[in-house]
Amino acid sequence: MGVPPMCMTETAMPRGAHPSFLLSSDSEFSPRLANGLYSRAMKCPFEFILEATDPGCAARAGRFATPHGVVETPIFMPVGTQASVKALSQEDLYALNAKIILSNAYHLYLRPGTEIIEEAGGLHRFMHWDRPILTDSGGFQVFSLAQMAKVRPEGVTFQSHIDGSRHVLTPEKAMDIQIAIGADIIMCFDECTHYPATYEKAAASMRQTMEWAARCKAQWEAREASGQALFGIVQGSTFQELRQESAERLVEIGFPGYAIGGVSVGESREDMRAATEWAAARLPVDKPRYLMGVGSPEDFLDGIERGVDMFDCVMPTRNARNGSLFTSEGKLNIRNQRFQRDFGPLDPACKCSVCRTYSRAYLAHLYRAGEISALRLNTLHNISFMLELAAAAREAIRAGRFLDFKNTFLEKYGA
RNA sequence: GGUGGGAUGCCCGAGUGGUUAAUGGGGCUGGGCUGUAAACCCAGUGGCUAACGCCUACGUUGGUUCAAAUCCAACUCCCACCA
Repeated sequence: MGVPPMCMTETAMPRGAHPSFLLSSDSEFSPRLANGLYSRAMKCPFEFILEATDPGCAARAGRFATPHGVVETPIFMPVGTQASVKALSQEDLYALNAKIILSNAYHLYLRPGTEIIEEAGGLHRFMHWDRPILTDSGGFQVFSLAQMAKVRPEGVTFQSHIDGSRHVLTPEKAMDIQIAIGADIIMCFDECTHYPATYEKAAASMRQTMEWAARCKAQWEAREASGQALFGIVQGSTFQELRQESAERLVEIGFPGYAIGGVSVGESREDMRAATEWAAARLPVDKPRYLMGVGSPEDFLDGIERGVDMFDCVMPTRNARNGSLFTSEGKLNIRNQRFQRDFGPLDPACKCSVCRTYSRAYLAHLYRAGEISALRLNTLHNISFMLELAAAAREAIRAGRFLDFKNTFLEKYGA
């Protein structure tokens, strides 16, 4: 029996149902672009297949297909806000075997502008990256650039952080921009609720995001953009009822995938885990879940344990540029004096090209000297670290021993 | 040889009588960074002390003054220009 096409199965499975019909033994997954099962086949190639669940926790492994290829989950997605993963080239990303990257509609809309990307033939061609891309809508910028934005039910009025010019971003416009950019996965325009928030504020913010989600879906359908999967975003801050309500309302609207937003904004690790759990429990098992902005290696594993499939975070890239590097034995800061005469590898347990080639002493020197190569080498390593961690997690889930794997990792990592 | 300018904490460099252990940079030491306005931000950086505090510091020596990095004199060294 074939896997039901995504377009026809947007309603959630009954809670508690075992997703056995979603388990596939096919080792080769095909997007089935033209197999007749799809009434709107060419517009609807996005498909998620759940392939394994861990017996000890909610962790799951699977894969999703997009117009630009297949991605195995759980996955870490490097962030390339301005159509560039900072310090790396796309050749570097291919060499790292990154499968999907993030970009940001708000930033690309302001610069270089949507028209230039369209003229280039879409973002993939513009940046020479032919694997999947996910774009964030600009919702996070409402949060991070709050002092330059005014939020109204209709949308958000922004002042550009680049030149101060005024712009209006609505759910409809956020869809139009992302559709024009041509990402494989596009995100609803949401409001990332500030932390801490009172119940009332969190509720109002979440409900506005839900109304916007319905408008995003309508615009996405009106534009017949289903070749690009649209993900809804759960909000609700640190409140169980709100997280649950948000997830349920999104499922009612129906999306090809669901994100959990409004986490990693200053709350405790406990609160982040709880918010993830509350939301994930109300999301359909046969759709991918994406925990936005997460995270550190330990938060990444926490999310996987709770049934999350996709993650993005600036931490590996930003920290790399600031000298903070992940290793199997914990984070280290290559600026520290003790590395100046340490001629061993950055992480003896790491197989990345940087660890195989350069010493800590050399990396420490490059960083102190302000050499641009320090940024690139550090970033290569940190991204490699996260991608390898994801690969190891997938393997552990398929072997049914995710919690063992996580505990072993954390014991050595020291988190 | 003459004239003028200058010597400040690891380095550069403010400060021209009194909250000055001494502004700012850099360097150095450490910390932070979670849908990227971030190759960024924060803190510390004379000695002793847990702290109150004490001591030592603005080329050297001496002087004026209640009080000197700041005023005066001599000396040492450096720089610029002129011979």
